[in-house]
Amino acid sequence: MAKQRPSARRGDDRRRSWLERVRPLIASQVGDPSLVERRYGELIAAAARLFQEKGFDRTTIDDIAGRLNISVGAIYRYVERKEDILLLTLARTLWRFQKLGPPPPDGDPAQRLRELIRRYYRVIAADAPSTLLAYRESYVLRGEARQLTKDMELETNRAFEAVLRDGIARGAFRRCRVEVVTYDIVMLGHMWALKRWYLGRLVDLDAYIAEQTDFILSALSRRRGSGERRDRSLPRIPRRV
Amino acid sequence: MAKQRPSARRGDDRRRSWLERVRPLIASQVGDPSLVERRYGELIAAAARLFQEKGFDRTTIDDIAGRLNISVGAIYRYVERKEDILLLTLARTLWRFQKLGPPPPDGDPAQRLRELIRRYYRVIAADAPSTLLAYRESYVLRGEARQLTKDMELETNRAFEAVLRDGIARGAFRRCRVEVVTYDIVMLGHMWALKRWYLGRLVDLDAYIAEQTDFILSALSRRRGSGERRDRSLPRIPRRV
Amino acid sequence: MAKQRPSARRGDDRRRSWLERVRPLIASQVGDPSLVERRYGELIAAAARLFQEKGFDRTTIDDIAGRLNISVGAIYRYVERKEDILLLTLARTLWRFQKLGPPPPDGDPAQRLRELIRRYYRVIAADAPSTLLAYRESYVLRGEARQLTKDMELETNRAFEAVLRDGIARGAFRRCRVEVVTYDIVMLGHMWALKRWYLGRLVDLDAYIAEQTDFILSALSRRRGSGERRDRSLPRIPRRV
Amino acid sequence: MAKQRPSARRGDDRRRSWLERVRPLIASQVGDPSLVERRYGELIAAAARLFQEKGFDRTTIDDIAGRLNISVGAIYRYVERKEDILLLTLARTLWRFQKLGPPPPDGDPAQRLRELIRRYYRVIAADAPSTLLAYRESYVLRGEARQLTKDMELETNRAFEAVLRDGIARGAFRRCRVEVVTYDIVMLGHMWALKRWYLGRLVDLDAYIAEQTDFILSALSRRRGSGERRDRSLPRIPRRV
DNA sequence: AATGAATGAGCATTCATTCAT
DNA sequence: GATGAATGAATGCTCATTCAT
Repeated sequence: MAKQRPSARRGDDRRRSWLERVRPLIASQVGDPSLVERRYGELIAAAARLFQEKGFDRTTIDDIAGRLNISVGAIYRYVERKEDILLLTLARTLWRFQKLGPPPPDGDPAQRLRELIRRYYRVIAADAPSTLLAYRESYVLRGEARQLTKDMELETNRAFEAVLRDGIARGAFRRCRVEVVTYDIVMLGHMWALKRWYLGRLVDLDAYIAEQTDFILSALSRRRGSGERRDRSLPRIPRRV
Repeated sequence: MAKQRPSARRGDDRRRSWLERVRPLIASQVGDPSLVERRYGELIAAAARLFQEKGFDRTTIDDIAGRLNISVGAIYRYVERKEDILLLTLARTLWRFQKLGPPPPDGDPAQRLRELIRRYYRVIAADAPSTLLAYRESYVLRGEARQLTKDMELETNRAFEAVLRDGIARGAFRRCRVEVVTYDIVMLGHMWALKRWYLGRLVDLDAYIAEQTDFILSALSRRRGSGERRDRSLPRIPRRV
Repeated sequence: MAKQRPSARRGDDRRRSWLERVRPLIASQVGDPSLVERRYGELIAAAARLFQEKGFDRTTIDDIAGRLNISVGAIYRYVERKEDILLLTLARTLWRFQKLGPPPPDGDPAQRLRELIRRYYRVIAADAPSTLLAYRESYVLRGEARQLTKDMELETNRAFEAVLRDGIARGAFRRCRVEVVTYDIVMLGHMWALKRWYLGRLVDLDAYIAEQTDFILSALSRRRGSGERRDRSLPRIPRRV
Repeated sequence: MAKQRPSARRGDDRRRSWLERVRPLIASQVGDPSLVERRYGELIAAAARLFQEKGFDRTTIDDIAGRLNISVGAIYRYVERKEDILLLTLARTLWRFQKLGPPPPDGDPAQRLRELIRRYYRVIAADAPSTLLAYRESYVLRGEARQLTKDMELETNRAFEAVLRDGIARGAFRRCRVEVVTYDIVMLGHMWALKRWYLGRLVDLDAYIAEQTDFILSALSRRRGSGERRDRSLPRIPRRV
């Protein structure tokens, strides 16, 4: 017990904390936590696919129950309403990014960013339909559930933010508004999922990652001469109130 | 035919061609084209708002009829099914980008791109909810209707493509896969609509445009030394089948 | 037009005012008032029977629709929820008492009371199951609807109150707490409906009315000697706060 | 057997006989009678409250189990169906009147009746919601269960019948149809529960009892002259077939 | 004896679409 | 052309009851 491997332990912590984030928002009537976790997994597997194919509103509880060979009543012992299943699905999707693994080893900021982008984009590509689903159906969620998805997205962004700030501090990247550029990088990852109907005909994933990595690193490169706006003092950029 | 006023003609062409694109997909029972056009406009105005607020599936025909002070039966004389109204709405949204106005004046490619970005991003910001709607509800459309929205989006991209290709040809921009970078630029515009819940708290539109313009132009700048990958021969990048 | 008979007019007023009492509580989607009135009548006829037989909660909308040879959707164009049908039913039942006709002619208070009792009890007996229904299912209604049924019941009681007060003022009846005795009379009428499973085996309606009339008039008679409590000053009877 | 303390014995008899009346109608799977009796008591306590608040049909077995901190399965070991719990509840309510205590001491019939009324009305007032419940939900019971509640109500009435008959025989009360007048007295007691929403605002319980006692005794008083209908021969009153 | 997860028929309500007027 | 009442299949959710543990 005393000598658990840190990585295994962290993995465990992470899985647990995913449930911990979601469960308080979903009133389950079933007590046994391991059963609940199993059922959640089954629900996600079945529902994610259906939601992707037909959309949330066009997927019925009967569809989900049928695919799981379970009764509708059984589903409602684990969730209170249909939206809860969507929350489960989206939370699991967003959580994948927490599994990007140990942060890239120290070293050249550009290399660290490259690696982070590669991992992040690969996670997206591994399940593009889920990313699409998140864009399409997030609006269905309200209140705390909606907030949770937003929070989880922003938390994921933090890894990029850290690398960017470090790179800027070390003079490897040009100065920029880090929050915006962070989202640029994230967005260009999501783009693979959002526009795959077009991009997929042009390039494969590796080429896409290479292209976007070039684009991003080039955008961050410090330029000679007038490249970087001299007069720009970040703090003075007007914030919108 | 020869002496129509250019401006009137262009405006007319454009409006007509929007209808021309959409009408063959929508079986209206009403003959009078100007009446149809008027009703389409009313439908779009009412439905767009409702779809944005509640989503397509959660908006009823009664909602739309009620907002228009028209009968449900009347609506069904102009469209065949509910999805047609969505098509109308999305087509109108996508059409806004055709109105970017006269192409930027010849000159420095960077200046032309700057100007194009500025206009494009402003159009998005002028009606962010519609962009959001397009991302959320496009999947509802099937067949030709879905294809039309894709085509219209790609057509809009052409203006960026042209400027990029010109800039590369003239050595102002680094070499890159133009279709991808085009979509990057477009995507970072959509991002203002998609992530405004976050970005809107950080920057205002002008700052956003400035930041992204810097980002994009920096990404396109030719760099000293190894910045541009020497060994890269674009045509050899494997296409995905 | 100018010379409508008063009675006919009053009858008309009354029917209208019944609708006027109920309609503001029921959001109907149908405009045509005469159609609404007709449908309300049909709904009441079908639902009252079903509610009496099986109870409100055990009667389904399908039952009602089936009995009316109407679609469920049609019902929901006239009412917003199932409870509305119950309100309709109870309101109609309570309204029957407004039709007791012109108040008994002036004369001996005992005679007027006798006549009022006779009429009131006959109305109950004419549709005992509805009275039973009111006792059983009123609790289902909430808010304004519940209040309306209470108000209508109390309004009916007023006729008895007036006769009692008049009789007491004229020395024909002993002094008593009029509101309580009023409800006694009303209650002994309801009793015919509530306990008919027992009473119906013992007496017929006329005998019942005769018996109860004797009971009530005897109870109200002024007695010699100690019959009427001398020391009792009505105003001093403690009111419950 | 001979030397049990009277009080203990009576209490025991009564409790036992209540169970004896109900148990044959309820198939319990549990053998131990004292356990069954305890569970019945718990069920009644929990269910009565819930039935009063939400009605029988709107109270779920889960509600009851939850309130008792017992499993639904456990409940179904003591009763066969949900209706059994209602029977239990109503039987207990009706049984309260068996506990009116030793019959009023011999003496003046009016005094005995006064005392009986006082006790009976107090029992009702002590748990008015249960009386309301009986009126509302009795119809749910069918067959023997329904009959049992009717029988128990009529048995309670017997005490009043006896006093009335005695009073009439001794010339203290006027002649009347005893069964009807008995129910009048009972009904005016129930009225406190049924119309408390109105009466409770006018009088307190003691005033109510005083008022009704006056009303009833006055109704039973023999009057001078034509007060009592001479020509009336009770046996000839037509019975309803 | 007790538990509580599972079942699945049942129900209120919605809403796209039709069609008689 | 326009109206709006009617249709009825569809759907989310409930809950009495069962039964394996």
